[in-house]
Amino acid sequence: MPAISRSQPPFASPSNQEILQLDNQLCFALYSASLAMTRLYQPLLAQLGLTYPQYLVMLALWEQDDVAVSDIGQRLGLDSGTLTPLLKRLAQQGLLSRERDAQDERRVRVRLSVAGQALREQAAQIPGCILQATQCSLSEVQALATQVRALRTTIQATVQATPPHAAQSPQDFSPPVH
Amino acid sequence: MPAISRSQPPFASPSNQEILQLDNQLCFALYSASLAMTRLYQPLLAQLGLTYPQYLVMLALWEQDDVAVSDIGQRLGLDSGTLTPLLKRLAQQGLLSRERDAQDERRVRVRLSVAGQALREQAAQIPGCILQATQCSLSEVQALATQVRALRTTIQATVQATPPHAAQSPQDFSPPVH
DNA sequence: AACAATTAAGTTGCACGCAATTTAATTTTG
DNA sequence: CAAAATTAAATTGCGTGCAACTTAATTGTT
Repeated sequence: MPAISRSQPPFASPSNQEILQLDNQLCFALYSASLAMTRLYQPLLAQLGLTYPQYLVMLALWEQDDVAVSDIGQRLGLDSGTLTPLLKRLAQQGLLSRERDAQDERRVRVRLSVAGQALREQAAQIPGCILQATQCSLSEVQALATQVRALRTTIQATVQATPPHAAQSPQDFSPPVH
Repeated sequence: MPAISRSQPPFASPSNQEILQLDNQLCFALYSASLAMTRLYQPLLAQLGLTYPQYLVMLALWEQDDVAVSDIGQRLGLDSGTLTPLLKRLAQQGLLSRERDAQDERRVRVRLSVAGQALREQAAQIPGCILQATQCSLSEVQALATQVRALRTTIQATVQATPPHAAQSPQDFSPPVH
């Protein structure tokens, strides 16, 4: 060991102290921002009788109606364990119908009711309210959304490549070798 | 109404179509990115016997030990309804102790056990693994985290200003008048 | 000192997320 | 064509988040 050692390299790498600090974690920034968003939407969505995840499902259906449960799952990144009971609640409220696909009896087709379609008009007010609360311009918000989406895409690729049971060494998130 | 009207202003404002599209929602970007992050952490944390929210609590405690439940709640933005059972599970695993504060019997002081402190060494591996999965440089990740934190702070101010029951007009997220 | 207001945790109930499993239908393969 | 593999939903169980409420302790008012 040299008698004189620099504890910091020229471009300081994070110390052991810093590396686990809560406010240095991108994951926590996303986690707490997402929860804060949910709390922000909550009073607006309560007027429509929707929870936040239900609102996301409705957004997906307003964009493309008459789809299978798995299509919604693909779009939102959720599985049937989450969606089946959620869709049952929306059906109970009369916003949509769930019916087995005649072509493929494994599938359940989800279709908006008239009431479900009509709810779109009221929901159209919401994005403006939310934008106002961010104190940001539309372009700022869109730029941030683009970055966050890109991150999600990258992360999802890694998660797909390392499914829970197929993990030889769960530490290892190095890029897959082809 | 003028005989000739431009449907698009010079800087196009979003159409009714666009405004509710799932992929234009910052909230959904944050929501799905946060869930994807959780799935990314999950196999790493399973080795430590922790869930993702439990990991966040441990991060907070590694930074500042011997705090009240409400201090952790403040730090993470969670309430006692979430934290009390979570902390009981961590206590059951022997990672921390929960004890009434002698000075103020309303408070419960949370203190890491030796095992809880020791777990920090293993956790120190995790941020590196995650960074790798993002395919980003440290500075890119930090820049994004800074933006997302700033957004959360702004949103939280609005949510605080409009608590669920004190809402006169829940639509209205205009800045408070002083 | 006495009483009201506030604060800190805990509890209950409900709605997610998701792993793990089950059931049923379809596709693939020998 | 029949068995095996795959796929789509549903189900079960557990751990969050959080609103609403309860309990107990402290603080503040008069």
